[in-house]
Amino acid sequence: MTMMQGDFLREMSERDEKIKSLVNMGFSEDEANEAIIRCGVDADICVLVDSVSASRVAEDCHSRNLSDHQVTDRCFNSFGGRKKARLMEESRKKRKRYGGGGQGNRPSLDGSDEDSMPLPNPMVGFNLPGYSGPSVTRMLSKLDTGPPFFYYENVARAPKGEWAKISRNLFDIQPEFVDSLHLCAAARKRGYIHNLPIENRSPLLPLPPKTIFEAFPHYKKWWPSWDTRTHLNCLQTCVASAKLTDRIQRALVSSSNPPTKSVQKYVMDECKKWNLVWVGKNKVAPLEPDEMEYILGFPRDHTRGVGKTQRYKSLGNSFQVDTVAYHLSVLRRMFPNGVRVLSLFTGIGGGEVALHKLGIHMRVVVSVEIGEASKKIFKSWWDQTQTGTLIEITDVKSLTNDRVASFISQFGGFDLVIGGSPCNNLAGSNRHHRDGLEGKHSALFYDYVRILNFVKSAMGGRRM
DNA sequence: TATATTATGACGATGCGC
DNA sequence: GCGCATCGTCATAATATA
Repeated sequence: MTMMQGDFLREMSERDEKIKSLVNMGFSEDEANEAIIRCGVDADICVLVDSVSASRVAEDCHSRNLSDHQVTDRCFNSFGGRKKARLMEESRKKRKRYGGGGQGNRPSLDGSDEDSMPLPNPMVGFNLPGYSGPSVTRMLSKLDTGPPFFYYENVARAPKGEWAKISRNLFDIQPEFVDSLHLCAAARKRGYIHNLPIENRSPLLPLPPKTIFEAFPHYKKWWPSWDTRTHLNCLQTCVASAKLTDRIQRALVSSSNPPTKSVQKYVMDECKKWNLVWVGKNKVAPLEPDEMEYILGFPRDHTRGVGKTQRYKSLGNSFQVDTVAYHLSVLRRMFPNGVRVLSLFTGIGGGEVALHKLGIHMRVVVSVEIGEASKKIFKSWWDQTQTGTLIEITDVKSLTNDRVASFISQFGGFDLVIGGSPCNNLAGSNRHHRDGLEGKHSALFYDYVRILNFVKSAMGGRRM
């Protein structure tokens, strides 16, 4: 075999390998091929994913703009349009209830939302950092744009129809679905509804590590070739036990080298389910809290000072900072003197950390958070990094409209109302009470709506 | 020793993409 | 149909703290 033939074969197998990976990620073979042509066969898998996504975003532009025109229409007939949408929704539901046929999962063309709100694939939102090309544009009605600006977040994979409901309560604005996997080393599929401009966004620098190995190069040493993960799954609130590490180690030790297919499958299933990484010979373990902080974009030791369980829980519930910061980055130019923030369900302060990292001064933050551990974490971060005014409120129910009114007159209004309401009753991991938006915890969404609407009406369109 | 905190394992369904 | 991922909850045992 000649040298050239050898190179050729090596290149072919590398190409096949990468195509296979891309196909596994949900791209078509054609898309994978085109990306490799654009970027070269040596390009990192991550770069290839970006390339495919970018070309999809560009192609999507046309069709997406169609639906944006629906939104534009509401500039001229905002109220009537919404009412019509609601009526159509009702009649559609009735059709469904009484067994009428129908195409189902297609977004309708008249601006009304169907029950199902399809998630984009790839889940890249309106655009992502690193793309120079034209992206999605959207036009919001005058009534919907700030001030105040608002930013709402929750899990993308809520039960069917729940995002349509959320959208309906937030001025029918289309959610922006993003999987943070495109920005950092772990997946995080989330929907964001906001009235921020989407042009001229800029990412936080330095860009976060985009693969497991970029984030944790030292784990390469123990990573077996048959574990082909490049990204972690969603960081959740619970982590695997030390006993599981033991069980997996025993299974590996008693198998061959490399392990049998069935052992490999067992190990990989557990690794994916529990988000385990290779920390030693035959040894997998969950991420440490500080590693989760790193992936999620928080400063090191951000959650130090509370118990480990609480750290995992509050981190699992939090924003991915780079993702949120990318969306919020447009505020920097608009508010050179800083922002007044109403922060609902603050948690460990993902939104505030994002603003801080963007260099946006927080003149005021009125923060609502009920968790003792989260409050402690957030307060200690605030005290060591911020100079603005912080007002802490425990229960969102106690933040009555009257109190909001008095804050508005005290501070002259709010520039940003931000928050992700509880996902407990929406999240797929919840076996017991996945009751949707009306569930015990997730129903607090309606307090977000109440308070946002009150702020909007109290500020009455005037600049304050 | 009484109490508080932490660790562990059992517990499926949903909805998508293919 | 099949593979896959999923900001979780509960009861109980083990361990830490006073």
